[in-house]
Amino acid sequence: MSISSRFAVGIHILALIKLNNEGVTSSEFLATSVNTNPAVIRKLMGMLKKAGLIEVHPGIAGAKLAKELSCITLFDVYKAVNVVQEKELFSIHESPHPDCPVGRNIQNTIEPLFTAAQLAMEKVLRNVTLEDVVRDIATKENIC
Amino acid sequence: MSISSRFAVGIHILALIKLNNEGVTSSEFLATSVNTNPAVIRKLMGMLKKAGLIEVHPGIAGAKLAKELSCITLFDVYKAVNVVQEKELFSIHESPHPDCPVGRNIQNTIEPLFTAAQLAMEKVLRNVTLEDVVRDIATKENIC
DNA sequence: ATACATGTAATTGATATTGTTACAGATAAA
DNA sequence: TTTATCTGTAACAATATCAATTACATGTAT
Repeated sequence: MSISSRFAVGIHILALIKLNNEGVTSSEFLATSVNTNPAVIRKLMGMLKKAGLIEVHPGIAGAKLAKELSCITLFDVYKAVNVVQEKELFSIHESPHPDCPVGRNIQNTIEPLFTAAQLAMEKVLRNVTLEDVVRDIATKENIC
Repeated sequence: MSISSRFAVGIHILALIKLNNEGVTSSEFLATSVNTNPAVIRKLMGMLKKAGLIEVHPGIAGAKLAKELSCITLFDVYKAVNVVQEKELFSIHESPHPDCPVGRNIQNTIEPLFTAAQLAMEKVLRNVTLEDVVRDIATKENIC
């Protein structure tokens, strides 16, 4: 199991909109950099737009950031592209047998443990901004 | 996306072997409590056995714990049932375009961030033992 | 020998992912 | 107003994973 690459591609899109600030960041331009199909990018752009992270308009080429990158965390992107639902990183088997002490309690016992693990992961995502990501790319490129 | 319920079922199996200590914990007995097929349980028993968590023998009914439950963490089960590979909780798109500053750096920039998030989640799993799980079930049952 | 258990492979149905094609609708420019 | 270009979106296919199911080989005890 792996969390969908929509998350990584979403980060890619936002970073590239920023670094291509002067140019026009169309779905085709993004698709070339990501190495995928423009329609895939447009679907993701729709999700990022719905989450208030970018501005896109039908008929008008190019996406723009709707916020400062320092105000967008990886968690925001993760939620925007809908890769993992709340409390559902781990799945728990349904309908265990109620006549068994383990069967009738396992779900309630495990659920908070799984949720805690998921929240710990998400906390890390909350502590990284897209500005951090772009800065790292810039450093690797010796842009600054 | 969700992590396979093999993980939750693996925990269920270990807890039930413990609470059924006096009885014979066969794959059919476990399957009834989990509410699945005995062959599914046997596959999981094979994984738990391979990881050194339980003892099972062909032709001999019932599984036994190979370790104290206090020495088995949720992380041990998680690894045993093979639900998430190292550094692969999040997937990253392959072959982004090398002629783009973002394309040629995104993987190296993102990978350590994703790994850190995964490790934070796994750390929580390391800090819970199967003894904790069984104790919680026992408490809910007023067994002790 | 038999009865019964585990070990394991093959198959199926359901679901998610990613890519692809096609086209409607919006916009700008000629 | 016509044309070109872009976004928005739906439909579809290919692939992968999951979970259940069936079947059967193998091992053990009586």
